[in-house]
Amino acid sequence: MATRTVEDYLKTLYGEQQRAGGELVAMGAVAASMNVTPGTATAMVKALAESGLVDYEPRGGVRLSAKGEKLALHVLRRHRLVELFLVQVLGLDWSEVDEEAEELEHAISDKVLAKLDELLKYPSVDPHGDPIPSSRGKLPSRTLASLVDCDLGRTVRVARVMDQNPAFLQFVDRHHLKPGTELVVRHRDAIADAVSITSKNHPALTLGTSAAAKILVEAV
Amino acid sequence: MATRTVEDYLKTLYGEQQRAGGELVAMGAVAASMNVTPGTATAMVKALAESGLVDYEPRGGVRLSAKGEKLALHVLRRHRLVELFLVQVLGLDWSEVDEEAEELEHAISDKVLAKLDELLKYPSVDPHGDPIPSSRGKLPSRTLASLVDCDLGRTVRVARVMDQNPAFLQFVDRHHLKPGTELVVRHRDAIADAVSITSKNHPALTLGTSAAAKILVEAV
DNA sequence: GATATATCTTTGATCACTCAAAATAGGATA
DNA sequence: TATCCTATTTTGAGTGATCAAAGATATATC
Repeated sequence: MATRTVEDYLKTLYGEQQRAGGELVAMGAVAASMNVTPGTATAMVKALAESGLVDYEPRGGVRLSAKGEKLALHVLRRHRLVELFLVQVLGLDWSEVDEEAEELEHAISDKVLAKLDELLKYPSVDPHGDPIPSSRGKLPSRTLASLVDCDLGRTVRVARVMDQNPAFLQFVDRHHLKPGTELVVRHRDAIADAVSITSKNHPALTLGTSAAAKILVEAV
Repeated sequence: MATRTVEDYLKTLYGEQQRAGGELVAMGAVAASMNVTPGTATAMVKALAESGLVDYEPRGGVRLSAKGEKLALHVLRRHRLVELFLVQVLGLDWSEVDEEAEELEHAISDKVLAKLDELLKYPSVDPHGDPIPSSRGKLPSRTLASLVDCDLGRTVRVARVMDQNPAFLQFVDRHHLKPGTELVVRHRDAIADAVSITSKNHPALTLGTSAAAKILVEAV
């Protein structure tokens, strides 16, 4: 069985790999993301390669093998189902569940996971709109625009928030931008680095581009 | 923060200490209970003593300190609340939850624990009738008789089952002896090493003494 | 092309936990 | 009292994960 640390590396690697868009993930990125020194990352990645979970090219970078990706998706499934459970059943705030799930994702057996899935009625996304991999390791993928690249003046619905930082999530909540909310992007100003939006029942709001880029939306 | 292993030793020590009735717990018992070699047990217990979690007398034995007992009870609380949750909310069978809780007890934060407690309506016992320590570390204690020492011919109610072995728990379930069931001990036969019981709606049943001793009952 | 810089790998060490096997202490037995 | 047996402790070693710091390698800059 994969150790807790191994599961964490694989999950992180999966995330970095998305960000890297098919390219090899640099060791520096792994080290930074795992909060370890570069030497530690190199050592661990070599061990993962030894177990056939990743392909590693010295001084090139690392990429998940099919086997590693499968395991990563399984961890991700546990993480996201747990998050949804914590919000929907236990009533925790969505800003705190990522941290909690970080622990629980390693302690949940397949049996408990299946029961959780059943209790939650086989959901496809977690409270942040992140897709939940199926038990067979398939990740339902939607193509979503963000507030910085969706159409202006058209009503869209928030579908996903790409940042687990509690402060950011609380901000999103406070300004009624949680997944499910409908809104319209009124205009963008490249010079001011800002995006202005409006929605029913709530005051207009202007966000900086980097924050706006984390709010993904779908057509309604 | 106490490591996972430390939590397991403390929990085990708490159990052995009950069994030992106030006496020092022998290192052999610790090793056997933790499934490690005697040398490992000695090394760990010395480390626990170093952290002030136990009092250790070389070649004498070990006992939890106040600090150690408090932590042990906190682990026990997590374990038992999780067990109840798994049975009542997720619908797992009572014979399999001990094993599951063994993992989860180390992954549950105080925040989640409090929510769990609330969801379960502040229960005082787990599915096996084991008392759940309060958040302040108080263990509600009842004095219970067992099927081998309760009154004959009087109706009693099953209150606790003192064995987490899945096969035993399934047996108990199959013969309708779960906590809450009412029954009458008809007679005991020291020579045959047997205890015979009857209950409403179910056939009479005879148990060996060692099995009967694990079923604790209270007056109704 | 030579050098500087950022990134990566290696090396040597440590920590927590574990085992196997040798050494030791105490109580029981003769 | 001397010996034996059993429980316990010690010793030496290994694993998984980590760090600090030294060494190596590309890549960018001049």
